[in-house]
Amino acid sequence: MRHKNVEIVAEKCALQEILDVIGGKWAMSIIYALFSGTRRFSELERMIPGINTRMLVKELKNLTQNGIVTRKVYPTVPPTVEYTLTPKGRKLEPSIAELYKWGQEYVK
Amino acid sequence: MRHKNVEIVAEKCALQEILDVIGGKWAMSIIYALFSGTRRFSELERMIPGINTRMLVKELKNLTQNGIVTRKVYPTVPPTVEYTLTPKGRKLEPSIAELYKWGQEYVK
DNA sequence: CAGAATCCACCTCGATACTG
DNA sequence: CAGTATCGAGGTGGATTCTG
Repeated sequence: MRHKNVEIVAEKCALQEILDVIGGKWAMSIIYALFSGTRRFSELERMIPGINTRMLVKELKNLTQNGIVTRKVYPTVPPTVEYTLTPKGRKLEPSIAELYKWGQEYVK
Repeated sequence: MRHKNVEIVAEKCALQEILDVIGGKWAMSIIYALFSGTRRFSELERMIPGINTRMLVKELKNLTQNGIVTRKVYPTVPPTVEYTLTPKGRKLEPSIAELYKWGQEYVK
């Protein structure tokens, strides 16, 4: 099973972005929550116990900049903002669902 | 596509361990490298450009403690140490392979 | 060869208070 | 409702040097 020639793995650009997207403490929770459909800011806040406003804002901004979610603002009073996964974001579903399964199988 | 009832997602224990395992800057590279089979410390160091000794040691220790890799020491001079994925570690293969594919598809 | 030991510059995250 | 602003503690990762 050992190879004599050691191939170089992990070209950094791809890895960098993957960790940018799912490496944050709350990122996977948010993406996971959005798998079930479009959500408002306050809905996400309630779906993810333990997160606080600052973290949710920050992570959503990051995910938006990375093209994972879109942010739609309705000019109502009080304001309404909805977050939805982009196609790029939805393509994360299989991997993240698998990771969740893994985590549940091996939780101590 | 909107649900009236907001389900709670992301029970924290599972997520916590997933991020513990793959959230580190070099963790995925190491696991990915070990998909191809057992590797020595120095092999891993060469397979993963940009990593340094301290980080490789630290991450391997973490992965060992999390039951992802096993560490086998041969009492030779100079020392030989081999790292291998456990069954638990190998079960990460589908998710991580998917993530890699995703990263390569969406790299800017 | 396979680490251990230091030192340090960030950076991340949490809590809290405030606003259009 | 959906954020912004501020503060501080702790953690993370990088460079480098040393050792059995």
